[in-house]
Amino acid sequence: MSDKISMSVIRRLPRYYRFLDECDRAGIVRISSRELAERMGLTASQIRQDLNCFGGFGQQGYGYNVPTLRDEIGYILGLNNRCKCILFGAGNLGRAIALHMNFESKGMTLVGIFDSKESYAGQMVAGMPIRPLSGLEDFCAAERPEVAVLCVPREAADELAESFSTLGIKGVWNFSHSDLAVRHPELVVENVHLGDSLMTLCYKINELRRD
Amino acid sequence: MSDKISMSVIRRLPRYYRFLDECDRAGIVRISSRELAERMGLTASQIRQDLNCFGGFGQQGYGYNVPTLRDEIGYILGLNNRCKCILFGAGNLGRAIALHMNFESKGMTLVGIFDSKESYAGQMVAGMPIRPLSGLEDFCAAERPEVAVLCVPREAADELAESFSTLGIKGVWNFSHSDLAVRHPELVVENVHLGDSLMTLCYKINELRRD
DNA sequence: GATCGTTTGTGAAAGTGTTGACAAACGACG
DNA sequence: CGTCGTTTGTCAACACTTTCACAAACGATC
Repeated sequence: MSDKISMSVIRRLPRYYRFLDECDRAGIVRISSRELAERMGLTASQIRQDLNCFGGFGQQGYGYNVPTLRDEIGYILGLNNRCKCILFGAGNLGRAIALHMNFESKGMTLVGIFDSKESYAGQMVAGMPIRPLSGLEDFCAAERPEVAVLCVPREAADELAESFSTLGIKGVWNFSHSDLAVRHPELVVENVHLGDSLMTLCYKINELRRD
Repeated sequence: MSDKISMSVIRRLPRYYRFLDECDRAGIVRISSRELAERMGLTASQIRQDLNCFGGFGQQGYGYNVPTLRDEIGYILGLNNRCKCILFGAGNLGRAIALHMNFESKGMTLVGIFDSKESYAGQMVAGMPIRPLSGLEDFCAAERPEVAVLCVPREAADELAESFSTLGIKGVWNFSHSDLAVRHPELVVENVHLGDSLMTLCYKINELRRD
């Protein structure tokens, strides 16, 4: 097992986790790779190959135990560990993420919200006050968050990123248009480029029209 | 050229587009694959390979003309065509998307916002009234939107998707936890699974700790 | 407790995607 | 007008991912 797991496999794990959790809530205790593949629109082979990167969770002639497998995948993803995040940018998107996203169920805990706009300071979002950037250093020294959620414009993102190594921030959930990973190879960056995603959809739709 | 372009290539196009646009705004008129590669953290070879899927936009010994290349990529993506979208779900996320996202610059036009919650009806978001689902059929018959943006819970997403073929909706920008593409192979689906993305980040951070 | 059908784990084959290498094309310069 | 340095377009090599195929393991049934 664990040589070096490829990102393609890792990126499928959350989806497996979701499907298995759904099965569990539907009362299904046992599932075969074939049936899971059918439900998920994958091949059974791929599922077995993926799971075997981490060891044999199944049983021949039987299949996989749904809650056990889900928990194993959750453990692999590290959902049991708690990882503290702070969110930058309390605009529309930032607030929506703070309110909408269930950080706890994804191995994270949102501990603070920051915005450069002075007039936001003190407003409550998701049970937390929006803090001014002036308090950032002290806050990080006390709370020691490891992840930053960036819901700010590109320029602000680039500026903030410069201070991350000093603040002890190692990972970024990046909603900004900045491609942080290029200039900060030391950071773990997960990009959510909504604009890129929408342009991709635009291509797909136009492709449909062409045929 | 145009045999069948792979998704890996298409998914890189929006990023090329962004970088080239940035270069253009910085007044750069000419760029080599080597320099672009350096800026983007890719190999020059990959960039040339990608661009040549669509024909030779460069000139040997010179490089690529920045605004021309950007416009060509924009054209390939179909950003010049206008594609009408309607958004479902005027909760935190839906409103943030409606307000935050520049649909126009991504080849799309947001023409309507719908929510099942009666109390939302009539509220204005992004210069548009939130409409009740009762008016959906008539609205689609008149406006003929092709894309649905789904910012609703899974159950609502599944239910709505059933009516899409009747309503003439061909594509979905899917923020819901539902994996629509499995049950609706006729739909063009672009998923934005924020939860999956956050779990992936969780894995990466924990991987960092392990080393 | 032997047989049958099922299903995993796995090694090898097929298929994709990425990188390397170089000839041909071009601009600049003398 | 020829030479030099640069940079594309492209083909082949390499790396990675997915699928196929089958032996070994297990539960169920008689």
